[in-house]
Amino acid sequence: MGRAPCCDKANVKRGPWSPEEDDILRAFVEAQGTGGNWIALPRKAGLKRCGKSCRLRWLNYLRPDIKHGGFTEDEDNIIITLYNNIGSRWSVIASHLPRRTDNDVKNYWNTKLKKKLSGKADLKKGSNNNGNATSNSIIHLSSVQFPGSIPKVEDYDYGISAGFGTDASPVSYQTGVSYQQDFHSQGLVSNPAVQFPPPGPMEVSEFNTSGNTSYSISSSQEVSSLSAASSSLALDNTTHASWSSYNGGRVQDDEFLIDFGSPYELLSGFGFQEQAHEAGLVNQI
DNA sequence: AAAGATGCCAACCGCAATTCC
DNA sequence: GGGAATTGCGGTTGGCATCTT
Repeated sequence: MGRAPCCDKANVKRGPWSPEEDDILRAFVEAQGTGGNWIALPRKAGLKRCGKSCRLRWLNYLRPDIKHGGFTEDEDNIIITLYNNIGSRWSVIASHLPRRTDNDVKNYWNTKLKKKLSGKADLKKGSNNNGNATSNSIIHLSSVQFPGSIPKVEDYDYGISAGFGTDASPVSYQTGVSYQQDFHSQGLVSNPAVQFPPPGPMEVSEFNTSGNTSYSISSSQEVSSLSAASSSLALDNTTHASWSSYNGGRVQDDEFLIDFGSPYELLSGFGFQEQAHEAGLVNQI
């Protein structure tokens, strides 16, 4: 037997709220507060609504400090970065956007941002966040079948190294290897000056897969706050990759296409291959 | 002008977490 | 400690508005 419903559905009104109901709820909450009990509130206020419905209406619509619509570019960037880092934790994401509700952020993501991002995936050439083409942003890859599951990664001491395996071999990753943000069609770009994440303890917040064609790796020094550096690498539909980083109030996004040309260059493209060789991991790749 | 498709968003649903007794 | 009640959250849906054919 399941749990009892929160209210008698036969005797409560459902569907859109009328202005009169809004007035009653607003007046009651402003005068008396919720009393810490939403379930009892509609009865006290004289509303024929479920307590959950009242709570939702207040939190998402009637609260006086709510801003609807008109998301700014900065808000877009924050949502995208956080989504890449922590996934669909809308309440957490909304907490970084003053006066926004989780429902609003969720709706905005589902109706606008998701499409905006998938539109970018159709780009024929990579570009940086200024919209300029980046000549070294094509990554060659072929004969690679992404595995259906990736082991959960918890904590690392220094950076991460990750690769995408063939159908027959597992994804490999290891600790203690810094990697470079530079990528190049011809292989590893030797640029020790450009390393990300920066040296130092890092917490890997997410390492997840959605289906078997979309992967992301995120690392962050302080997952629940934007006060520190965070970054994420995402592969979308195996043809589009994006690198998103946030550091000191500045969001930077890079994106590029994957060209299925020759095997495993994705690794070298991210500066992984040589280090994997050195670490004796090449067979796993 | 009408019909169908698509976009948008408020609201609902069900489950997990938390609090209360 | 355990069960019930309540809250919080994310996924999904329903219906209206707008766009396209």
